[in-house]
Amino acid sequence: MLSKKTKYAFHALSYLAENQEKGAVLIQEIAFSKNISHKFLENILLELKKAGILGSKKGKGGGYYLIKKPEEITLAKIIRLLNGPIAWLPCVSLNYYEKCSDCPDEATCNMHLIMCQVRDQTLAVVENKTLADLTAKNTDKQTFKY
Amino acid sequence: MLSKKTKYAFHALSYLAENQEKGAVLIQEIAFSKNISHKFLENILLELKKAGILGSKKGKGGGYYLIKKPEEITLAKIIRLLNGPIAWLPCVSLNYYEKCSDCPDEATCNMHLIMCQVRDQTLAVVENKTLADLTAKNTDKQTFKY
DNA sequence: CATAAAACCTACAAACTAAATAGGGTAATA
DNA sequence: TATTACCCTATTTAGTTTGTAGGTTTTATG
Repeated sequence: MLSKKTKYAFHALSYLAENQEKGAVLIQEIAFSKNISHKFLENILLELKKAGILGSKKGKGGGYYLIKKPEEITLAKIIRLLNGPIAWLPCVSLNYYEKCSDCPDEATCNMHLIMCQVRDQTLAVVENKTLADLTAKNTDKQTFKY
Repeated sequence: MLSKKTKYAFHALSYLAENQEKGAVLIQEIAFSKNISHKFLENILLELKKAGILGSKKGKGGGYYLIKKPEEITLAKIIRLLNGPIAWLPCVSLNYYEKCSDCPDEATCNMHLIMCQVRDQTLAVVENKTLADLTAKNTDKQTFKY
């Protein structure tokens, strides 16, 4: 299941995508609008900034804003950043790889093979869906990739 | 990520599948062979029994055994039982459905739609893979469904 | 320059979940 | 009838997620 943090990130990013013309938007405004704890959201936006997805401006009139087009921000990137690995096993993760302690040989491990398939099927969706797909008002605008 | 409980379940089931000719197998034997805490494994096997996957025999010479063919036990069933929902959002879960608190309307929610796709892609793998695929010694025996 | 407003940073507390342990109860069988 | 091993409940331990607190730095502006 996706964590609250991840869901909050999607909500916040959607808000920023839908209000790009405003320029910098206050944490406060997003938090109130999406019903998220101000301080908790602060941490999330900071992470998104460090990951190069958001920009920020300090001081009066400051706030956060997108520094990429919504079409360039994949769901996979957000999920990996805030939710952690997409794969079901560490030995199958592309971004958080770790050797499985209980598996002697990945090459011949049947579980490994199957979990690779699960990972690839999942990625086929989330690597090809972007923030733009989340904010599209009509299903017509959705880009079905498969 | 799959929980330890889930991985233990797969290990135990594999052991039982590979030792079907033995009849009832001691918890102790599985725990030792797969390096799992005896008591923890006891709980897991009990859950699998209640779910109709395992049978048991009490008293001397007792133990656990499969009551279905390995080909009839899907990975999806085991994962749902021990790991919980396969879906990434409660509003998209087939077996653990719950309305999302922050979503006003599933029918028009873009996230809902995308998460359905993720779920279906995942299920396409784990509903069609069984315990038999886990214990197959050669990759030749694997049944590739896509 | 002074001030207010806002992001930034560090640390911690509370709540929840997963993992493991303990100890006994109950049923079957040699 | 004693032994063996499943069955059940509760508790502890550890780890993660979620949320809170307070201070620091930057910047626009009067």
